[in-house]
Amino acid sequence: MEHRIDRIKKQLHAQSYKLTPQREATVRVLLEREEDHLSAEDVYLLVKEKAPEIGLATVYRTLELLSELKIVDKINFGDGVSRYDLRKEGAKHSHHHLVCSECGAVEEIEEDLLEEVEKIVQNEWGFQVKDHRLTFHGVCKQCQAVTVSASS
Amino acid sequence: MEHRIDRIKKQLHAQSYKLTPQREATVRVLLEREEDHLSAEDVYLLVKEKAPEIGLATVYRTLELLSELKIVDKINFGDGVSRYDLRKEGAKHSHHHLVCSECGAVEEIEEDLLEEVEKIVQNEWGFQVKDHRLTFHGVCKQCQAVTVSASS
DNA sequence: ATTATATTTATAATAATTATAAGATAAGAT
DNA sequence: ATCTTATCTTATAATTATTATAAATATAAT
Repeated sequence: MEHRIDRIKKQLHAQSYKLTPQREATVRVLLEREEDHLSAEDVYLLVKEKAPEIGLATVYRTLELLSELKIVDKINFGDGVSRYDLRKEGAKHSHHHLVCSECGAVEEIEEDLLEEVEKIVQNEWGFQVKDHRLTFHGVCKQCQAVTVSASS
Repeated sequence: MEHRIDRIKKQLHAQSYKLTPQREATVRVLLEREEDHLSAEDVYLLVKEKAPEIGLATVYRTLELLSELKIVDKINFGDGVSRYDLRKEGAKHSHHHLVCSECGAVEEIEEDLLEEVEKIVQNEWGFQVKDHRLTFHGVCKQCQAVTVSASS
């Protein structure tokens, strides 16, 4: 974890941003909850446990900054809130998501499944792809199992 | 156009919803501006031209309803606003979008490019896909041309 | 240590969306 | 055609998410 904090510190410095304690606390929360998809409010509450004096606006600004630097992706699942998703080190693209409409769980797919599709978009539409957002909505494995056993 | 209004009327009635003049006016706006990706506010302003007494909350409620009935897709390009996108008649999936980060233009891809990817998700992740959201961010044909000529 | 710049805090403002209650209306039943 | 009733709309207010502002503070390089 210290390693990744250090890398992020360098990324900030490269653009002459500072790694303040507030920013560091925010990044630590994101690293600890890497699997989750926290809203700004969620992050704020968790950061407060480490640094109680932090303000919500600071969290927003920090997340915005991390988002500009492509350290996190700002994503949106259609509930009215933005969520923030840490990228894997060196990942070029936002990863894919599976949202279960039964239980609300969100799974991640790290693997890039869009390489072929992107080629088509580049060649047939002449659109130069820089990044993508892909979310599937449906029923997760667990909920399928529940439905089957409930109906039998 | 009358044909599609009629079909939508039937879809509403099937769930015992009424086609009020306000709802009809809203649907007409969506049909007329099928290529666009209007926000609730945009729709409101356009509907007001036909039905000046309509309230913004009614437009929101109507769009929400159309969204439940899968007549429109509520989409989100990461600016703080929800946008509403009419589905083609009988389309099973939300269509794909190309968002240009230079000029902000949004193109649509009607063709479903995700069939293969969905099979992989079903088989390898055991996730039963019902719908998807796919957006590419990048540079559109026009803006690529501009950049090239500007730099030469 | 000093300094210039970036940053945070606290507060207020804005923007998007949703809730509420009272009156109005669509559409099937009479 | 009128009646009836559940569905809708209006007008207004409330909520929620997010961003702006200005004064005070802290960072990191010299």
